[in-house]
Order: sequence, then structure tokens, then C-alpha cells
Amino acid sequence: MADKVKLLLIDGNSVAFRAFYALYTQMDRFTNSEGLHTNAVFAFNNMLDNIVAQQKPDKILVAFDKSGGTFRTKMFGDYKGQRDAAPSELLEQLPVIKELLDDHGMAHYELQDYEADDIIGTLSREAEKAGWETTIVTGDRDLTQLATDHITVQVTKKGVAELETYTPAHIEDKFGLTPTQIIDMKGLMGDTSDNYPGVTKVGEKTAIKLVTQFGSIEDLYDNLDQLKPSKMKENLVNDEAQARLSKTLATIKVDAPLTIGLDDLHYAGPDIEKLRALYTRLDMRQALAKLPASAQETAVHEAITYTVLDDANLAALLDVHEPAAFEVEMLTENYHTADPIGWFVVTADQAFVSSDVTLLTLPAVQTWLTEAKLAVFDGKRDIVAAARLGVTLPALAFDVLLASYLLNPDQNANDLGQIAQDHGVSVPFDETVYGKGAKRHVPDEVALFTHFVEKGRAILALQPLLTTKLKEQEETHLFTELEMPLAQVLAQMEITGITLERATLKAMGDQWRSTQTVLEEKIYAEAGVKFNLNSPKQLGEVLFEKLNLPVIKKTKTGYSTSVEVLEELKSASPIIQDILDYRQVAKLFSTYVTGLLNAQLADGKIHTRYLQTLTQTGRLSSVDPNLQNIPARDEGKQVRKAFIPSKPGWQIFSSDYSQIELRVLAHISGDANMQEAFKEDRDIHANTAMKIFGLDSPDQVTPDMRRQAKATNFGIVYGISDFGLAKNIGVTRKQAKAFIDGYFEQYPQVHDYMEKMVKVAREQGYVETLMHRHRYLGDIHSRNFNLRSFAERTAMNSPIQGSAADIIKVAMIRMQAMLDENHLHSRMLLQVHDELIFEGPAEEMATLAELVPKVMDSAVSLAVPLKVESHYGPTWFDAK
DNA sequence: CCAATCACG
DNA sequence: ACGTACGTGATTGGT
Repeated sequence: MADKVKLLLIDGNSVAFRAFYALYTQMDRFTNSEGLHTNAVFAFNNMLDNIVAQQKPDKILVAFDKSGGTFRTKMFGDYKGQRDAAPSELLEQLPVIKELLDDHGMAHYELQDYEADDIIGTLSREAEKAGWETTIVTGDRDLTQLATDHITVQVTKKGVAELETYTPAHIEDKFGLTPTQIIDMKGLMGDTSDNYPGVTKVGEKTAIKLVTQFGSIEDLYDNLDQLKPSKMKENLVNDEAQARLSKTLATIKVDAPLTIGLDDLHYAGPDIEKLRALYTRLDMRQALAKLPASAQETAVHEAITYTVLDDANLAALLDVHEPAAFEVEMLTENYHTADPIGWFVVTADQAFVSSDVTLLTLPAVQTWLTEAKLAVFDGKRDIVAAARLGVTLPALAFDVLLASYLLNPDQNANDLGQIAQDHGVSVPFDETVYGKGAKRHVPDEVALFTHFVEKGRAILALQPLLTTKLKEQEETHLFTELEMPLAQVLAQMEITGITLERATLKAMGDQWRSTQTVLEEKIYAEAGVKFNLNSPKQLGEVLFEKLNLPVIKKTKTGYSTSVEVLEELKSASPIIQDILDYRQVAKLFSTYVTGLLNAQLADGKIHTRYLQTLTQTGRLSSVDPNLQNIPARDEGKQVRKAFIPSKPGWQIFSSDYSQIELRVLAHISGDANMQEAFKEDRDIHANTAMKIFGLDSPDQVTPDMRRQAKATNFGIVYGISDFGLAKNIGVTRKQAKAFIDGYFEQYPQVHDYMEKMVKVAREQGYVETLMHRHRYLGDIHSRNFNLRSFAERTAMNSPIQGSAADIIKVAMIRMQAMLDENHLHSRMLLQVHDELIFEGPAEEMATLAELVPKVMDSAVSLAVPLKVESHYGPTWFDAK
């Protein structure tokens, strides 16, 4: 038995409309190089792919509305009268969508005087007579009136990705009506978007009730006398003409005079090459990537050849003098511990690969390396991997990862495959070749080496592309003079590592552990029940259900038990303080004792990895372990006593920028008052307190005033809101607003700066730092208040936080040079956003105390001085 | 794999 | 009217 013919009918206009708005907030991202928007095309295309994959239709037709009036407008002049014109950004995409359909091999059709609905209605009825199965896809629920046992209507839900399926049974379930009764319902209700009236005061509920009771509008008016006198009955009588007209307008034609028939429908499948050309023209890289490889690309794949290096053929590599892509490959993330699985050198016309990294250590290869001009993807990784073999890499020529990060920090991936794809270069993802999780493995030699060569070629292909883009974005200097050399400095810091005194940390850990156990027992006794204290869920149940403490705040999943909540509950029960204490020691023990002990390597040191391409602002981040969040306050700061110099007689030295972000703000805002405060080295928080509290002398500033002023200073840097500030310092929103108003009055140019950054973000789509680091803020145009507000705060904060990051990065590069030039034994170990931590011989401390602040405060020249404070001692704890 | 919590600047 | 501070990472429990 042959399967029935499957027909897919799509309401082109309504789906395009939904598609457009599904990605409306992302419209800026979906634009091709000619400025044509592609958000609707993109979403429409995804919808097509999904529905075709799911339904496997034999025939497809996409129906469109024909511009100009329809028979409905002739019948009712105001039909769709109130509707705003579709936005031009959508209109420009309709012809492209039709082109897309052509290339997909799908028919499309429109008819003068009729809407897409009527085309679909007519064809679906014809298809039913022919014994076909039809699916209708639309964004308009009115079309559900067409549903039968052989015609299913799918209505887009939440954008266009999800469809709700309407069969007669589903309609019965949902409304208690038959599909044709949908028309009667609509007639009574009217339709505001199509601008026809219906009956006064009748909405969906009443309409459904009336249609269920009477069957149809005609039957309703034939039997009006059955209704008891009421306002509703009066309305029905008065609006009878409108109701009947509305029903006619809502009725989809099933006999439109189409100039096509079932025979004209087809679905031949896509023309891949045409689609490729279209996607390329539209810059639709995701769609492009999904297409099967072209004959050309396949040929390239087949053409991959390489030389597997060994002692005998090494000479060929040593002959390479042109620029090359290079990598030492490892399977796992942590390159301090991962085993290398191979390495490659790829030039424009040659490729050398090997699984044997010891070849790198051969003197001939090392000599070759000193002269090599290498392009890499994540060079810091290669530098560390090579260093573990005792091999030093030359200064690297180009790092694809760093370049791509600077071009757009939020579209940055840690995978060459992803980044290449984003720039129109095709190379498999590491995950595809190596697998992930437990399945990750070294593939067979051919697969591995082929991947090496492809990665090498991608790096070479990306280098000129990204170089051009960096230049266009005026980020060349930032790239060549900042991030590239910084990678080298960071690699050195990571390789050096910081020594952890195991016994010290263990002893502290034992103490905390026993405190933890004692508190645990005490809490169970106070609660009268044993439970898992580490589970906020269980703790919440105990506190708020068993002990009936007042609920202060809820999270998405239940009661909040955060510090702020517990602080408020302190007076309600003695158990609270114990829980707070428990939390503190539990955190210290698990993260800072167990965690750090586990991270210590055989050399007795902790080697963190700095992620140079992660944060949105240009800061570094630190992982495995994070050495940028080692406790600095309260009991926790004891942990710092376990961080010691690597050699006897050495000390830990630390310098930090004092209020660097506020100084940056004083500089970039040009605010005279704020600049004066820093030029005269006044206490900035006290200064702010005087300004916002209207005091005449610093003596009048109470500690509490200073505290509030400090919070206000922070708030300003973060892109203030009165609500946020009020919450933070525990004053009313009104008072917080008064603080902010006072602040802006005293620092008027800071106010101007805030407004200017938001304006800049709106106009150019991004904000930038002192050194032209970009941050893109697509959400600045969002219709969603939250997203938009967030983008606005980010616009204010990023240039501040990011410029401070630029400054310390400059300092770090110069610092390394300074240490080298002065032949100091001291070395830089850590960076914690505004501070640098060193170790060195005790005799060098005085030199560091002189030179380190000098390098740091001269890193850039601002309108205000940069202030640096230094300390040193036998442990990190003492270097404060 | 996500949410909650808490550590840092 | 909308709900809100900016940037991170590790651990734990729970799906």
C-alpha cells in the first residue's frame, strides 16, 4: 500500500512575522555585510529545516499575502485598518525568504485580492479530496478552523521553534468547539489585530459559551429568545450586523480562484550550491556550516598530505623558513598536567606532524624554533607545554585565540573549530575528532594528523583575516603590544607557580574540620533533627517549616538561606549563628583546604591557569585552582599563611593599585572635583561623604557616613540604581536616590560620562576602554527592560573595569622587562585584578619596593596619579 | 548539567 | 510600570 501524499502548507507572512519578532532583540547580530537584516530569514530557515526533517513532506507550498487590498477590505473598509505597517527591517526580508524558498526547491504563491489563509484553505480542501494528508504551519490561530482528520494545523508558539498541533480533537479539548465553530467564536469576539469588531463585551469565554450552547452565530440569532434579558443580550441584538460581518471576515475561503492546483505543488529538495551562495551572501554562517561539504571542499579534504616526522626526515622541517602554524596538542584542558599527544608545523604548502613530542627537544629542532615565525591558537598553552619538555618557544607571531577574543569577547569560544566557523573558515571541532567526557581519546593516526593539518591550515587562513579585522577595529596595538606579549608573561607566571606549605594548611584544616563537626552536632540538636546541612533545600525546610522562622526571601526553587537572610534571622534563633559559623568553616575546609591541597603538584606548587580570553571586560580569570579568590578577610585570610616563597631566605612581596577604578573614572569622565580629590591624595570615600552629606570639613564625616559614601562610590562604578544602592547599604530607596543625586551634583562630569556611555553604546553598538578594547552591547536596544537596563549599566561599568584591566596588563609586561633588565631573582607569581604578587630573595625586597610601584604607577599617564601600596613578609598573609 | 552559596576584586 | 548593582570560580546537592 502506497503511503498517502504528504502536503505541507505554510502561511508565509505570518510565520515570517513570528520569525522576525522571535529574534527581534538580536536584530543587530543578524545583519549581513550590506546591512540587510537576516533575523527573520534565519528563524524562518530553521523552522523550515525542522518541519521538513520532521514531516518529510512530498509537496510544499508557502502562501503569501499579496500587497494591496483584498476582497475583505472591499467588504469592510477598516479591515486590518489599525495595524501598523510592518517594519521595514521585516519587509526587506520577504523577497529574500522567497529566494530562500526557491533555493530550497519549495513552491510559493500569492494571489491578488486574497490572503495567504485563503490560498491555504482552498488547497487544503483540494488536497483532502485527493486523499492527501496536509499539515498547515502558521502563526495565526484563526487557521485552526481548517483542521479536519486529514488536515492538521500547527501554530507557532514561543518564537517559531515550537509548534502547537491543532487537530479537531485538540480543539475540542481546548475550547470545546469543532474547528468550524472557531469561526463563530471569532465572529462574536471580533479581532483587534485584524480590526473587526464582533459583539460588544463578548470575549473568548462568553463566545465559547454561546457557540457551545447554540452551535453557530446563525443558530444563535434564530434562537435569541432563549436567552434571558441581560446586558449581553442587548449587545447581541445591537451588534448583530457586526457579528455576522465579522464571521464572514473570519471565514477562510476554501474556493479562492487559484491559478495553480495540486499538480503545481512540488518539493524537489534543496539546491545545495544555490543555498550555499545565498547563505554566503547573507553571512549566515551557522546555516552554511550545516550544509554538506561542496565538491571543492571535499577535494581539499582528500588532498591532505603530511610528513610524519622522524629522525631521518627532520631536515625538511629545518628547511622551513616561512611563517608556519604550530601547536603542541593535548587531550585535556589543564596543560600543566595533560600529556601531549602530538605536535605540528603547517606552512602554506607543507605539513609536518608527529606524535612524538620528544622530537621538539632535539637540539636541531630547538635551534630551528628560535628563528621560527609561528602562528598559534592559544599560544600560552603551547608555551607551557613546551616548557614542560624543557623547550623554549620563540616570541609568537600571531595568536588566533587572542585576536578573536579582542574582536568580540562574547562571541569567543575556546575551540579553533568554532572560531574558524565564525569567520567563515571550516575546520572540525576538537570535540568531533577527539570526543568528549569519558569518550575522549586519541583517534587513529590518520584522523589525528589530518586534524592537525586542518587546524594548521585554519590558523594560517585566519591570520590575515583577523589581522585585517583588528586593524578595522583599531585594536592592532592592543593585540600586538598588550595581549600577545602578556600571554608570554602569564605563561611564565603559571610555569613558576606558587609554593604551598602543606603542613600549615593541613593543620588549619584539621582545626576547621573539628569546629565544623562540633557545630554540625550542635545544629542537629538545636533543630531536633539530623539532615544534610550542606543542602540549602533541606536547611530551608528545617528553618522555615520545622522551626517556623519567618521567610525573608525565596529563590526560584525554594527558600533562600543566604548570608543576608540568615543575618536577619540571627535574633530569631540561636541556631542561625551556628549555621553561619558552620557555613564559614565548611567553605574554608572544602574549597581552600581540600581544594588547594588537591591542586598542589609534585613540585609542591600551585600552578593556576589564567584565562586570558574569557571575561567580557578584559580582566583575567584564574582556574584550576582559582588563586584570585583566596580569602582576604576574617578567619579565612589565615589560608594565606600557607602560601610561601619557593626558596629559603625568600619573601613574598605584594603591590596593589589603590582605588584604580575610581581613578580611571576620574580620568575618563574628566570630572574636575573628583580629579582634584585624587591629585591632593584625599580619602576619596570621605571626600564623597562630605559632598553628598553637605559637610564642610573631613572631621564631620562619621564612620557610617564614610561607609555609605564608599558604597555609593562602588555603586557609581557599577552603573548605579537607587534600588541597588538602597539594598546594599540598608537605606530607603528615596535616601539612596538623594545620595545619587547629591553625588552627581558634586561630580557633574561623572553624570555626563554615564549618559555618554549609554549613548555611545546605542549609537555604535559597543563601548571601549582606554586601549580600545571593545565590548558589544546588543541588548542596549532591547525592548526587554531588564536586558536593556543591564546593557546600560554594563556600558557605564565596562570602560572603567576594562581600562583598569588594560593598565595592570601594561604594568605586567613592563614588570617582566624590568625584572629581566635588572637581573633580579625575584619573579612575578600572581595577578589579582589590581595587585601583583612576587617572590624573591629578602635582599631584593627593598629594590622591589622601589621599582614595582614605579612600573605600576607609570604604566599609563592619566589626569590623576595612580597610587600603589606595597608590602612584604615571609608569607602571602604577611605581604598585606 | 543547573542552582545555590560564598570566596575574591 | 517594569526589577536592579560590575566582573569572576569552586563546591555542593539534586535533577
